[in-house]
Amino acid sequence: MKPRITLKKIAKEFSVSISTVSKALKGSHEISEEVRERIQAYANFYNYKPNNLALQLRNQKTSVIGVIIPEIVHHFFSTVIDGIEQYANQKGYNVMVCVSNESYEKEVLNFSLLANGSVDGLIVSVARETQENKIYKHFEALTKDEFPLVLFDRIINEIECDKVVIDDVGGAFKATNHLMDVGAKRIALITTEDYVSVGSLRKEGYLKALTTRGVEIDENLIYKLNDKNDLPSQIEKVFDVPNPPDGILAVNEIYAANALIIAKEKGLSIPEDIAIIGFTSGLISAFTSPPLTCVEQHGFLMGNQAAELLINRIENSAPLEFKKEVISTNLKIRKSTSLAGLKN
Amino acid sequence: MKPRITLKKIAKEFSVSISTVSKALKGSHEISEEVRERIQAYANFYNYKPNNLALQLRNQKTSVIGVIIPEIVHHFFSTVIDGIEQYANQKGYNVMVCVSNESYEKEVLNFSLLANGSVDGLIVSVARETQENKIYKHFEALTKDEFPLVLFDRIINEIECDKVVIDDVGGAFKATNHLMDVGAKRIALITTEDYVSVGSLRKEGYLKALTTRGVEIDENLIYKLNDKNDLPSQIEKVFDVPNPPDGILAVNEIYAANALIIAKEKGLSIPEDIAIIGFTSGLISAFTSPPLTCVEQHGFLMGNQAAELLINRIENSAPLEFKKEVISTNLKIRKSTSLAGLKN
DNA sequence: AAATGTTACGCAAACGTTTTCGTGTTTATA
DNA sequence: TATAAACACGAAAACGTTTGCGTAACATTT
Repeated sequence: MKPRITLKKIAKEFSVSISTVSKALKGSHEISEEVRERIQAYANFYNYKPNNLALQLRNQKTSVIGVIIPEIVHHFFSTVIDGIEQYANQKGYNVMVCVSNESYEKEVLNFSLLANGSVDGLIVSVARETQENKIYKHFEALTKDEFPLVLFDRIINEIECDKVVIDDVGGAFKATNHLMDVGAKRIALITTEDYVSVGSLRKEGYLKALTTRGVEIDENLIYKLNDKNDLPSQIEKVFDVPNPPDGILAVNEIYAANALIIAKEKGLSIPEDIAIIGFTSGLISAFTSPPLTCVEQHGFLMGNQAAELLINRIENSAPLEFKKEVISTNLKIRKSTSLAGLKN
Repeated sequence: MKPRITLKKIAKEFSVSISTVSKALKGSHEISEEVRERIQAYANFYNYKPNNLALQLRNQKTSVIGVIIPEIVHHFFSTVIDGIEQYANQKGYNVMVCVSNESYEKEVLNFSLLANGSVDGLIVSVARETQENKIYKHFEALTKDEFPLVLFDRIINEIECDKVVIDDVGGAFKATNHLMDVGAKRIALITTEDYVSVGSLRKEGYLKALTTRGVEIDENLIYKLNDKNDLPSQIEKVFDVPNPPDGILAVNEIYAANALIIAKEKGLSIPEDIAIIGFTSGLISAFTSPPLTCVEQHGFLMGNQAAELLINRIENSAPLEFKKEVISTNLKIRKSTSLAGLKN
């Protein structure tokens, strides 16, 4: 790559000082019209653009927001990024995305990479491994220095910073109620291990809905899946029991769609024999047969809010109170729970 | 945010020079053991980390790769990013992702933002609007200075740089042949406008397969969809004709899945009445009913290759020949084209 | 005692930019 | 004609880091 043109080189070319060139290019009236125009023409011809690194160093401001997410091949997270991008761009910021791959080590690495001058602030969704081992030193190092930080979706209660979450409890509550409304008596929950914060919150909503209506909790109806193993074989167990469920709430789209397919393979009709709802953010639910009712998560809005919180914090020198925004969910009702088709 | 600790501040604290501090922290033997250890302890206590911007400016190297894609909420593109990330990280690089949103203007903006010192090289998939208006000045400005650049998927032939593409022609060729193999006589192509490079390449493969087998081309079977309008109503036209097709090749997953659903609504059986194949990268195809046969695109591999080409170019001072890597596709055969179900 | 070597540090340049302040020259005013 | 104002530009610091070179003070060798 050819060396880029700099103020210094232009200055040498015209035998003037660097400051003269800088001022000339900014159209300063301190510089005579003749010199100004000659310098501008020259710079323009050689396509001069100020070096960003130098500017950022001088201004002590990068106008870049760092985002660290567990995965990028994930409809929900990419939707959130989209929301962040949109708000950030409009405010003159750019976005730098790094992936932790659910790994604690890589998360820490990304922290040290981004939080050392490269970005003005950080938006993070915590890696699974970090949630599991509960080591939060890298977060504490940031909050200690009041580094602008926003946590979203997978958050850590112990860390003091701005947060934005979806109403997981409420979403699961609504969904479970809806299943009962369409007649389901035995509702299975297909969820993740408890250390995944959203998983346990959704379980909470599920339990709350049941107890509110006086339905007794059956621990055997709660299935905790492990993403490292084969999903279908884990989900089959939901059906291969003496008294199988007539309703399913799955904490994500993949679980729900797999459950739907397996149920059909087992000869069950949906929603006649069993109604299914999944939390979602993707496109799968609309294309299954029947299409899946789902809890919509509004990732874009979440990204928007996270970016807004972060930029407010970056730009306000006076310390603000830490906010926790809760994004409410809504039920998108499709045929997998349609009332008309109920058997009982 | 509290001001970060710097070499200068540590130097003042110990009444030594900045260089002494720098050397002490690097464990240099030029510095006496006592001073070295005291400085290290102090720096460690205050969690000193060198400022990245300063390092990047000094070293004239950021170890960051910029990626500009048309959309991020898109399974294919996020898979490619994943592939880029994986290779780049392993080589000590980080990835900065920007989205052009299919807009020429935003693409140019991202260029000037990233290619001015912020990154060591750029991996780009061209925005639709840029492909449409064919204004490539921002690309030319880079290649003129031999700035490391890799184009992927949506490429520009006129621009001299490394490229990596899917074998779009071959994929469509295979898919069309497969449709004919399972007995389809009238195969419709659901594609995009011609200016989308992958769209026209896939069309080329489709045409080639037909002519190779001596099937006459029927232009009425080629449907060019516009993403800005309602998809279902555009796709319905495929079926609402006197002599509807018995096979469909769609250039992406969404088109294919919509076609499948609409076909079923029209009372057609799949694959008995009509066989369907889509190009894909996402998860939808596996969850439709019946599941869709598709042309797999290997986005991860594509990202890997793109990153490899770019990093080679960044690290080799001697100019290399421009390479064009072609990633071959393969057909994932599912029930939407199963041979057993053929009517004729 | 003189020459040489070693230790332990500081200086200053370099990366590229912006901006404040200073200054020499010209022009306008009294 | 002296003085003030206007003009056109340069010097230098600042952002934070690294590193080659210079050099005092002390130690070792002949």
